[in-house]
Amino acid sequence: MRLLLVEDEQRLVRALRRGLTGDGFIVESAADGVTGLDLARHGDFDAVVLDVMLPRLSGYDVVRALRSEENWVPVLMLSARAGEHDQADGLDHGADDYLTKPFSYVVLLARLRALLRRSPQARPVVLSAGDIRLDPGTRRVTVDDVPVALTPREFGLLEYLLRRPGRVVTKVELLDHVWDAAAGVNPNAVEVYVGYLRRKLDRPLVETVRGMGYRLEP
Amino acid sequence: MRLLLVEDEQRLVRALRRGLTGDGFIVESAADGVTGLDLARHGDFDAVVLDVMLPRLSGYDVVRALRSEENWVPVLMLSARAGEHDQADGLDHGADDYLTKPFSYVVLLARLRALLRRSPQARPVVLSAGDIRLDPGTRRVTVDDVPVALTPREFGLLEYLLRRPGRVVTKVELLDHVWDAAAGVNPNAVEVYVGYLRRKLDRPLVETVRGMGYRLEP
DNA sequence: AGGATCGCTGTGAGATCGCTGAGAGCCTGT
DNA sequence: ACAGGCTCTCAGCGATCTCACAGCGATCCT
Repeated sequence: MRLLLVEDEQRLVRALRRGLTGDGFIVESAADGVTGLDLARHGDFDAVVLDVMLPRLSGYDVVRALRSEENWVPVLMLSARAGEHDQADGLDHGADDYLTKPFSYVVLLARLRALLRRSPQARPVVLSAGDIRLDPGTRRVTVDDVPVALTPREFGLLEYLLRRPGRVVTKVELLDHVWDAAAGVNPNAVEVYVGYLRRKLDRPLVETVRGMGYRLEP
Repeated sequence: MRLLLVEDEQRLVRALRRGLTGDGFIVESAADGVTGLDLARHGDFDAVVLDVMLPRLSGYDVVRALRSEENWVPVLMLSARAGEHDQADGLDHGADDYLTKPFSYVVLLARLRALLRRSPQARPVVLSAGDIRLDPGTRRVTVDDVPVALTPREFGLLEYLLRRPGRVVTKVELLDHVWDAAAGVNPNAVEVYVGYLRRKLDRPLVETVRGMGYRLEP
């Protein structure tokens, strides 16, 4: 599990990093709010442990910025302020949990686990046309609810077509987006793979537009 | 928002009911664990505030019973026990938050709001697939209730896959979240560890998706 | 009608991918 | 210092996938 630790007190960072790494977490850290926010935005973390009092940008601001960008990564705030309103403020800014320093490592760990339990796994939309269904997340394709095994290239081709239903797609466009554009592949390869797809799907789904390319019936 | 309050101290019940009702909650209450569990099962609540020390059935038992029935209603536990292990225990039994008495009403309210905000779908405390079970709290894994010894890396890999059942997980993603991405590990290491897991679990659980990565059968 | 173009498909060679056994390096505890 | 466990690399193998090629039929144009 990738964890981001935003905290400026270096001794605490070292101690937590040691403990959390030992408990199986990959720990990255930032020592100020701006760097922390930047990392949280692009770092693909499973959770963030965030100090409130930070140089450059406070923990409150970091979590509020994240939430305003629809980033729902679980956030656990840390603070030396024990006041009840500080705690309520932190939570109301969008944090999911709040711990007051000094805290026990065991409690931090248990609270992190509770947060990770609730982490949502939003599924990408399932693409479909007729009775063909393609799920980019599970990488599964079914025809009339019967699973069909596709090779990576076949899958990529079908996915590309499914994302542009009804539109005519040229072979060059397919070579660019499904194949490696730079690889200099013979356009006939597209024809070959359309043939594979037609056979596997067993449906008149991919229509040939002579002289132009292919079109998938919506 | 419908709220269930399970608490045997009647003065506290009255005070909380008054406050929460004023803040827009519909409050039902129960004075012992058995009644509380029964109400939580059938009452369709948005959240449950649950005391630990209750007549007839403890709060720990109530939350564990709910979770074992796949009831993921958000639970906030209250307890007079301030020990760090009490708190960790409560959370690891499946509670989502834990407050120690005496607590501030403002904090309770903020934590309730944070709880209601969080993703509605939680996952069980113990991750499982087929007859494989993995407990992140105790870091133990069983196959058909027989304990299996996993190394830390094997454990991390299995945990990550179990948290994304059915999803295709690429080797790069695994290197990022289970290994330390910065360490520059050869992707073949993932293949090696998948091999170890398959051998130790002795189940066709982790499926290879050629060209993409791996998928764990739910 | 006849030629030219286009797309389809069977064949097969080469490339790619994933799995595995062996073993080196490292750390930990004795 | 030594043994044992863990992590990871490496190289070889087998299976699968990709793609070029060439022949054929369909379609289009004049």
